[in-house]
Amino acid sequence: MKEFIKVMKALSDPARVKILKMLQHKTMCVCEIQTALDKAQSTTSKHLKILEDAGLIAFQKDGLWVNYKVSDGSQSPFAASLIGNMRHWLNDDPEIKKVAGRLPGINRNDILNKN
Amino acid sequence: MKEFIKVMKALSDPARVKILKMLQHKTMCVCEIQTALDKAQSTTSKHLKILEDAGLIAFQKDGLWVNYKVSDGSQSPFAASLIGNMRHWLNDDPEIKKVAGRLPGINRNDILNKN
DNA sequence: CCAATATATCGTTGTAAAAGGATATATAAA
DNA sequence: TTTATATATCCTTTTACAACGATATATTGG
Repeated sequence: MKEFIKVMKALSDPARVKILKMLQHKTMCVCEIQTALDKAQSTTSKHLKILEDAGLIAFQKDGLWVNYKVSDGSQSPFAASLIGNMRHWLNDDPEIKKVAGRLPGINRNDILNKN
Repeated sequence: MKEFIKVMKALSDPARVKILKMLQHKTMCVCEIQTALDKAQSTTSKHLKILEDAGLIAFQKDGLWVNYKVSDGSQSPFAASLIGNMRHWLNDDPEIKKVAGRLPGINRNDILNKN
């Protein structure tokens, strides 16, 4: 039950739903996700932890960067099923389209150069 | 997005998950659900409203009683999909088995006679 | 070692959500 | 019309969660 609740709670917040949908387009580092969401870095990091804890996403460290991607679903059958559904769900949602539209213009090097 | 979040939030609480699973066994009135959950009547009623609002359950009035049942899913494709998954999810969960085990011994007339 | 930088964690604040008691509503029976 | 009863709503309290700034951690480059 606890595992199931964790997955549902993880997908009960619009920011986290957006993160999962974005990662289904491409692997992203924290600063890219933060830029796309337009939230504070600490907020972004916490959302990522909640999604990872639920078995919905995974990460791989690469030097200073932490690259997040969609999980393979092996940690939780509930997560696996929801991940599958999310691929076709909400593709026409205005909020999702808005954030997805930003993706092509976002990459870690541009974010670097701007500061 | 809002509709999706509503469904996820509705299934983010153990009591509500139990309610949906119970209703997949049989139609129940509020007092039966309340007895099975061992929660206050007002609490039970509020949970039912949240589930109904998400399109996961529906009700039918019959005199003083209000009979709740699983929704046909027509209000929300997200709800429809989750309802389908819930039929095979959590059947082996201890909390679900405990509450499901009580079902045969619960009916509105016994609840009446006990008071 | 020191400086810079990407990310994680901590502490705080405001808001939402869960709980139950008390009350309101609606229907049935007398 | 009065009484009883099943359910919904209101009110209040406690707990959980989202947000952000500040700080800590870890890695890279000088």
